[in-house]
Amino acid sequence: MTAPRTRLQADERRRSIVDVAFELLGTEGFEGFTTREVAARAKINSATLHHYFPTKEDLIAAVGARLAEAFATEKAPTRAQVDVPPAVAELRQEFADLSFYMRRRPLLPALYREFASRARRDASARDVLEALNRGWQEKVTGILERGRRARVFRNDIDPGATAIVIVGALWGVVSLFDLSPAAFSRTCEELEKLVLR
Amino acid sequence: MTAPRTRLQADERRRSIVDVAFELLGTEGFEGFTTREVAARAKINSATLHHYFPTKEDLIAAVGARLAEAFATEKAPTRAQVDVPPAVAELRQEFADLSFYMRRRPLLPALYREFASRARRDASARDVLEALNRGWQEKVTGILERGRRARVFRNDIDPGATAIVIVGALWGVVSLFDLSPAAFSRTCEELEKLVLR
Amino acid sequence: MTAPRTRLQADERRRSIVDVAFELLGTEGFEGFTTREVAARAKINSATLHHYFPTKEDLIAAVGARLAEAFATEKAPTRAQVDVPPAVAELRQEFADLSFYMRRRPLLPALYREFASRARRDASARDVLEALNRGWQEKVTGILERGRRARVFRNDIDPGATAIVIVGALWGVVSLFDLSPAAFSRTCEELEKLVLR
Amino acid sequence: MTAPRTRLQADERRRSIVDVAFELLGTEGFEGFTTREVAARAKINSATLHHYFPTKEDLIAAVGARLAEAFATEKAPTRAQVDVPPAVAELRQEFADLSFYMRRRPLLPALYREFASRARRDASARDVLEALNRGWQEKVTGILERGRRARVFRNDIDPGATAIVIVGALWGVVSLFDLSPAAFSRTCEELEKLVLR
DNA sequence: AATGAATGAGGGTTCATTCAT
DNA sequence: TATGAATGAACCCTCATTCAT
Repeated sequence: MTAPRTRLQADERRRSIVDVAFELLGTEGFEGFTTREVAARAKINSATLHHYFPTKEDLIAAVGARLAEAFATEKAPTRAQVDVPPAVAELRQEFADLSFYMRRRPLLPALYREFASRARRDASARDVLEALNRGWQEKVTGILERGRRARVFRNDIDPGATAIVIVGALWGVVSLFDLSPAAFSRTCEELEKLVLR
Repeated sequence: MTAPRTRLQADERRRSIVDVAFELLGTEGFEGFTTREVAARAKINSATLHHYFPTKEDLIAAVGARLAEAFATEKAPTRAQVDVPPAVAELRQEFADLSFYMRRRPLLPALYREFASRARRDASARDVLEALNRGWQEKVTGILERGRRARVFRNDIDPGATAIVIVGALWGVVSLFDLSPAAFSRTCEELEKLVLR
Repeated sequence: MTAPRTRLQADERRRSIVDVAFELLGTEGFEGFTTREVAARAKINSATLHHYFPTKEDLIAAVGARLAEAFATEKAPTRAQVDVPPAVAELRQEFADLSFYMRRRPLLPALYREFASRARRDASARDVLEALNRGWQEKVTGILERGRRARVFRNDIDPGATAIVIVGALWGVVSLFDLSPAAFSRTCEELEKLVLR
Repeated sequence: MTAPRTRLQADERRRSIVDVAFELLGTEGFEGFTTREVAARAKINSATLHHYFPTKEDLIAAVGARLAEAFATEKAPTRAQVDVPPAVAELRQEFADLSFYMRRRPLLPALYREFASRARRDASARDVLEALNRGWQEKVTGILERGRRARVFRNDIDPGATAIVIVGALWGVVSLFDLSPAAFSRTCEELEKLVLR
């Protein structure tokens, strides 16, 4: 509207608010997530927050978008895997990412869980969640298809169904159990058996 | 004056309150779970509710206990499975139970999810959840061990780790995807491949 | 109504309730004085309490009566005072009583204070207080008159007005200051000067 | 919607809230002192009150501060006293002030009484009360010392102890008896005898 | 753009009291 | 006599949101 510089400042402000909201929602869940607390932690007036995000729902939607962004950009550091077919490497990277989230970015699974819980009641949360799910599932499906084509994976797997199993298992394990890295590794090895020839 | 004083046996009244709370917490989550609404739906005064459950936490704990009870007693109707080894039948019963919950008793997975979300912040929710998790995992581990001993399942599976995969996968699938019965069946078939020789 | 034995038991029960109420009102004041807490400490049901004292006011009135009784019966142990005229001995006994209440029965001044505070708003508390005040004042007036007649006290004092000063001073000191026994003694000595020739 | 939003300067609003609270606490005591009633009398929403005084304790503390201020600033109109030594005039002013409070500003003694009652249980009330007590006692001690030095008061009085007697007596009289102005005057005359040569 | 003031609608909890047994 | 069940009214406090400046 006004000068581009102002525009940018506004974006920065928005971003910093979402940062705070992201953290708060991840740690406190929807139960303890209040606009007042977000404003307080962002060191702004509560009315200012509503200036940027007219309703609480708007802020939640922004956190959802940020969550998708975070899952898309934050990945476990890629380790060169020698003598391993590309599809297997990709699958292992998938496992490594989950392990990375669990240990280094626990906010991401926590938020995932919160949105999954809310999705039943809130259409916008459902949208966020479905986009994430679909993206993840399609990615794994792709890996499985390529691996099968390259004759690295078993021929009799149904890539779509198996992707659901793998994604579901990864998520279920993260969601339900508090596994040590070693135990998580063992779990991933079992999953690998599902697809390897 | 407004509502005629209904005088019930204490146990009946407690039970009916927990019924209502169970339903409300399952549909609305902790976000929309208020003692006032529970009282209103149970058609009692809000003070009467506090007569039975002095604090909200007490009521939540009672819902948690009821959830454990529900998972223990509500099962998919057992279908006679001809020509199928016992371990496989047990495993399939496990799948059938999940399918049953998804379609007939969606409140149970929903509550599971709510407690899982709260477990990070609330010790008593954590207790409820851990008991459920452990029970489920041990049951599946038992099935896998028996199946391996009976040479129905592969010899190289690690029952503990595989149980985690199966439980995790079942939960993850229920938790993340809104699968049709057919799609869920296909998922279960893939899981079976994991253990069958 | 029924057998005298039952009657007696009922009186005992009433007495034990008042005991508890006396203590609670003295320590918590009217602010924290609830029938529930009285019932709980008396280890009876809250409805039972209302059976004996239909309203909270009734219970408070009973505490007031007990307070008057306590002031009438509980006194500092009398010490033989040699070579001291009777009027002076009586006055000193008055001082000793106050000192006794402060140190051994702090509940009594505390309750006095509570009723004094409530008297402005509650007629029955006012009655309790006025009876106490009048009794105290008249007693001191009597002492002063006897002392003057015996030519032990100054002739120019106005017994009624001086009694008010003495009673007021004793009460004010107890009420406002947290004096040591020694400091209280010094205060009493000053008061004596007011009347001694 | 109901009440037109009156927008005031923060200080004005705070002051008017404390005014109302001062009056209510003085007339109703801590028993009948509710934030809702304060808000209602101040014609503001109950939430607005909490905007200015986050907790009830905060409001009570503000009333305490106001009480101290009132005792410091509100005095009986000074009457020129001819042919009277300064110390005696000061002492009489002290009496006149009390008489003034009793008749014109009964809220002040009432609040004093309330805080005195609460002081036993609440540290912040204790602070308020102790500051008032100390101030009053020191003032009277000063008067007595000056009067003694000026050989207007008896030489054998202990200024500290006598100040306690005088302050105690004044307070006790105000606190316990509902004296007519004439009776109060007589009482003060007796007190004067205590110190005059 | 930013904020302090203001509020309606609740939220969990407590209280004195009533009533049927 | 004694009590558990039940309640209306109230209490302190919080929340998301609006509005004037």
